[in-house]
Amino acid sequence: MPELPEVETARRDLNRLLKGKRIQKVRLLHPALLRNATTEEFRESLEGKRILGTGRRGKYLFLLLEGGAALAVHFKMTGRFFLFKQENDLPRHTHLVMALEGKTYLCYSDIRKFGRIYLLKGGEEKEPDEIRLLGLDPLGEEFTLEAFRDLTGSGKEIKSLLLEQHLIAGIGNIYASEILWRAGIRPERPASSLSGDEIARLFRAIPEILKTAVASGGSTLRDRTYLRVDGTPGSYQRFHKVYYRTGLPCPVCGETIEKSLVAKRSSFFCPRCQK
DNA sequence: CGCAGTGTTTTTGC
DNA sequence: AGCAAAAACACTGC
Repeated sequence: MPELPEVETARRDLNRLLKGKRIQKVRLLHPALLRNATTEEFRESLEGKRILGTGRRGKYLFLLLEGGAALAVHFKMTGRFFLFKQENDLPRHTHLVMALEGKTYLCYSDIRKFGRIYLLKGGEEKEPDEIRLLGLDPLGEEFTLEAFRDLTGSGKEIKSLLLEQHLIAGIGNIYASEILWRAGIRPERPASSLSGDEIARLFRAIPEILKTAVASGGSTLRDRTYLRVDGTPGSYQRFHKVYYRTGLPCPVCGETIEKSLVAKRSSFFCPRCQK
């Protein structure tokens, strides 16, 4: 459940389902998930506290707690939250269980265990570097054409640049391909080679694609690792134009979609629409 | 110092 | 059987 649209969908789902609920008991089954605190400290900070709301920056999801502390979660490749109605017989790969009022259990599962959870104590406490150094959030008001243009001066391949979380926070491999298709730009183009018009098209394509994906609840791929909090799939995969569509026709021009490697990661593009 | 490239976490499914 | 998969950090060498 990794990219911005999936994290934002989880944030909205959890906000609706958890707001005002009190955490009664915490069970951390896989302590390595928690990166910056002891299991004891984590339990003591959470147990008895209400969840006041949720937040998001890039691909980080925040659960805001009564008293000023917060939980920051990064799902990496396969992390996700779901609600469960019983304490036992938890599904495989469940690594954290938070008992809420009303015999509801907020569970975190993560097949590959790449995900990370941080305890943010609030107040004067400094955020971990990986959160503090995040770049512009493409759905935030700080994401302006001027700010975006300032990031695009280097000779790096534009797709790699879109994936750099310390520049722009939230775009991952699926949406980078979709955004570049929408903007009509090849993924391997050096950022510094883009014209003013191309920069402007790319700037507009980023929130357009991401917002549409959020409205569809994110992308659930074949393996169904990403599911919403209630277990239902997202539907933006139906609207993918190039991602994982090698050999299929471009929906606009009919040309065959190609796959290439950019910085060792699969990239999908239309050789006719993207210059 | 920046940048590119490699290796690392781990499990699953094609 | 081998490899690739939504991520991103640590590390090397130039």
